[in-house]
Amino acid sequence: MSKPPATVRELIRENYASLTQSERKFANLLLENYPAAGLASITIVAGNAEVSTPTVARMVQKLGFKGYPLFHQALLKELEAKVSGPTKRRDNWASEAPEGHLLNRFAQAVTDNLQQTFSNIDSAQFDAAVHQLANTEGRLYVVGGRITRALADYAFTHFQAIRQRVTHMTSSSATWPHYVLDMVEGDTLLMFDVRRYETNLQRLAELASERGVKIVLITDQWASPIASVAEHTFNCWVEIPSAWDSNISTMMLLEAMIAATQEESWDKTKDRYDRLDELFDMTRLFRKFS
Amino acid sequence: MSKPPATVRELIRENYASLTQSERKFANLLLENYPAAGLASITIVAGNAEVSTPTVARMVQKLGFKGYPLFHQALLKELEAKVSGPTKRRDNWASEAPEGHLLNRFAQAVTDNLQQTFSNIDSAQFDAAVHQLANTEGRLYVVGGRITRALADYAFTHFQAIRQRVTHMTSSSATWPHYVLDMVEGDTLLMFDVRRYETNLQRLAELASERGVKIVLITDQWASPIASVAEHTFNCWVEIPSAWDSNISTMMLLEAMIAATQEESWDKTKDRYDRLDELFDMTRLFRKFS
DNA sequence: TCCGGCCTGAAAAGAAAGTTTCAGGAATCC
DNA sequence: GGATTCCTGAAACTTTCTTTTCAGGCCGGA
Repeated sequence: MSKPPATVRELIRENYASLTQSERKFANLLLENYPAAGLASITIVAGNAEVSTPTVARMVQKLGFKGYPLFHQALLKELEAKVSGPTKRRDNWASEAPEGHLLNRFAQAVTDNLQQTFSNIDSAQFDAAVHQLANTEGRLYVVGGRITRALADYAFTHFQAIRQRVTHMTSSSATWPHYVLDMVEGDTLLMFDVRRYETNLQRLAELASERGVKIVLITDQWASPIASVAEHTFNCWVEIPSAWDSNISTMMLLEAMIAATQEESWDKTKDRYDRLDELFDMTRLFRKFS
Repeated sequence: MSKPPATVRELIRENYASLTQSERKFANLLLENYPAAGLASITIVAGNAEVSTPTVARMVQKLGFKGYPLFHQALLKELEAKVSGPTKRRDNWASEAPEGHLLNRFAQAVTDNLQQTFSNIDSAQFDAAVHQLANTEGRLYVVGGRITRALADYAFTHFQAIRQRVTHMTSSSATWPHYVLDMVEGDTLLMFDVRRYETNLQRLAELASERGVKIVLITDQWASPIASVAEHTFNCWVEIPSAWDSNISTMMLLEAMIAATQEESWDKTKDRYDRLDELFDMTRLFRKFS
């Protein structure tokens, strides 16, 4: 035997001689418009080729399929394979680590998460959110939950470097009302909320929203309830082999936003950045490396 | 409104908030395995997601399709378009974002960084460092620099959950002498230091080292000078298209360490974790999701 | 021209697929 | 803690698809 797994296309060529006239009519149409012309129901497909359904059914059996549904599935599989095909890189990352080593399992999970997260970002929405974050007319507030507090902190540190009027709302929710008091329309609130979603964050979001503050929400794949009042919501995939959730993709999204914000307003930013550098140098707390 | 022709993926994202729990179960499966998970019959598709057919039918209608068959066709069209489309797009990632969009450049850089970082981890050293971090005989101190403070904070939050005797040394270096005073042999110091390396972090490392404290250092690819006194050093690749350095791979390494630490002492950890959960529940500040 | 074999598609029968209804049950709200 | 709302899937029902049957018709050969 020569060909264990044949494509439908090959099957048709092989059996073309044994096909009748109207069967060929369909076969030709399929080959010309492959595989789209074979993906609908047998009725429709037959209609398009202007033959009857029994004709198609018979032909499909000649090709070796037990029924039209199986033929249909075969076409689908081919199509799928084409799409996911060469992209399916499973490079073994942590090179020398043993197969089942946590490092490798972890690498796999993280890669998947990043990929998922990336493919679920709507770039238009991303751009819009960045535009909002770059708007220095209003003040930018940053806040996170129990775990994401660290991310909020990270965001604050960077945003503070590239724009003015940034406030980090501390994790102690007792102080939040003071901040809310000062919020006005045109301000922006960057929130982090991953499961287990925190009710006081939600209340904060509602209050801010009522005051006309635009909320940019970074949450997990299951979406915090805050999404309902947020202007822009982004979902990050967070599952890893552990009892808690990963924030790598969250961090990635955040960094992407910071980078984009900086790019959007680089003319203004650059100067600010340079001056900041000088200041840090002057304090002699930091040593330049290269 | 803004988007006349949406992909199914976008539709799901837009309507995610209005989906019920089991509808989301299916939605998630579809997003994770897109679009293959939506190409079979409603019965099969529902079975795979372990929900009932009505659930899928309802969801599909929420997305705006008049019936499952239409939804099915929409997915097919997308798949076809992808295959025949403009010269097979670059590695799926930020799927619909334009070629030169920052998101795509960013994704590329991050992937490279992670790959580099991973392949440069010596798994034996990793295991050794983890063992050190899991050692509850001594105290675990965590400290970071100007930017990495957030990472140190993140590390602290997690380590605190899985072991006792953890201290976060605040970023104000004025307070560090007090901590050093209490350090004894057998203690561990987890440090983050990326460029531009900070001299007071280095001095801290030296002092701690003299007192017999084992230092686990997480630094960048150029290595902080602290490496010379550290017991275990790990390098993370940090370059991205921006004026500053990325900490995604740093975060990744950190999370891997936390996960490994937890795994190493899961019997002790588990109980602590559960009790912590209960406590958070009791404060009523958090709401459980599923 | 007539005969016999073979295609072909209309239509019925059969099999899935998809939709709707509805009651039990979980979650939530007061 | 009880009432209420909303979610969920079993099951009946409807629609659509697929297969099979079968009669009409085309074609080549005598």
